[in-house]
Amino acid sequence: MAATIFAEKTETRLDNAERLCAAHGSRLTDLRRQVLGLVLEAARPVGAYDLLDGLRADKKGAAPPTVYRALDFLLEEGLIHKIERLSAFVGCTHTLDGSHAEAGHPHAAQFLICTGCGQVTELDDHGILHALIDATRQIGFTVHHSTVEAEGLCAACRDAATA
Amino acid sequence: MAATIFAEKTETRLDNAERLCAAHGSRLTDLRRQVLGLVLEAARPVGAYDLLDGLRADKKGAAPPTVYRALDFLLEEGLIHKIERLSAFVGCTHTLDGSHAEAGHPHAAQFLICTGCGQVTELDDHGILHALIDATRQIGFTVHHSTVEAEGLCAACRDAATA
DNA sequence: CCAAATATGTTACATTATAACGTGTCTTGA
DNA sequence: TCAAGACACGTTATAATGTAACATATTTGG
Ligand SMILES: [Zn+2]
Ligand SMILES: [Zn+2]
Ligand SMILES: [Zn+2]
Ligand SMILES: [Zn+2]
Repeated sequence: MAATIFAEKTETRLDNAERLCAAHGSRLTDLRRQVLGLVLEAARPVGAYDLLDGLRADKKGAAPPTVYRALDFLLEEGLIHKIERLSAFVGCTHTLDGSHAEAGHPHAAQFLICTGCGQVTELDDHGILHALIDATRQIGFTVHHSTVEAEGLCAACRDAATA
Repeated sequence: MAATIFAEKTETRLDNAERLCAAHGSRLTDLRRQVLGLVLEAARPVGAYDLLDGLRADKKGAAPPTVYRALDFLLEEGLIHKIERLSAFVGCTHTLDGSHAEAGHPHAAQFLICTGCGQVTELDDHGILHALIDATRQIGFTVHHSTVEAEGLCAACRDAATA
């Protein structure tokens, strides 16, 4: 127990996550809830070992498998995403805020990584997804999962750079 | 010296690569040529440490930085690509076979990873790229580099599965 | 040839991720 | 109620991937 209390907004999203899990028979345990909370509180993608450090504030002897297992669960549930180019994790904007229809399992998304400020924006753009599906279907390839990540500058950082 | 001799087709592609480098003032040294050869001979994406093992057939005491530096060079030249989801590398189909206009620097591409046979296909699909550019421009994000990787089944593996 | 730039060698280490096995906890049906 | 099984978590050890830092060698241009 003694789970850390997060900011109110985070707790609300955690409650949403808990409902989403319950809705299809999986459990957002205290541990998983805490790892998800740590991901959500971070303004930017968080590495597994940063999460481990965060966990250790509560649970002294926590080890890597603890956090990796929680992350695997959260990925399966579509509650977080892994940013491959950063080996780091972000909360899913779609499942946790609005009540997205596709919640409860991993979903296709696209990520914009700003190399200026480090922030990552999640897109759910049908155009990109369809272009990918179209291109692959032409050569008989069936897509099960897609990774789309763009690095560049967000609007704020670009303006700061040209000023 | 004593650089390994590769299959004739590979040597041809290596010669192409050497010309591409020379054309804009960089050098495909023996070491880089050998690493590129090892990548090209592999039917599938190769990890850095597999390449290191390959290198050691010639150069007994080779160490990780040797292969990572060669890989960095080859990536810069657009001669290979890194598949992020596999932490592995493939030769670029476009720059090494036909003489692609964009050769000599990294370029946007998309990769189809077959989870059945492990083979990776490189696409250079304008539709996907444009969909990405369009979606990002709408929110003021400027893309410098993109990673697009799809996992699924190639035509052959899908047919084998349904049979 | 000499100096600068480039490329490689070498040692040590950092970061990310998983295997394997033991322990607790919860459920559920006999 | 209570065993049996499933699930979650703890713990130890190690695998796999990637870099920092500094020394040496090779190439290039003057
Ligand atoms: Zn999402
Ligand atoms: Zn930014
Ligand atoms: Zn390419
Ligand atoms: Zn296949």
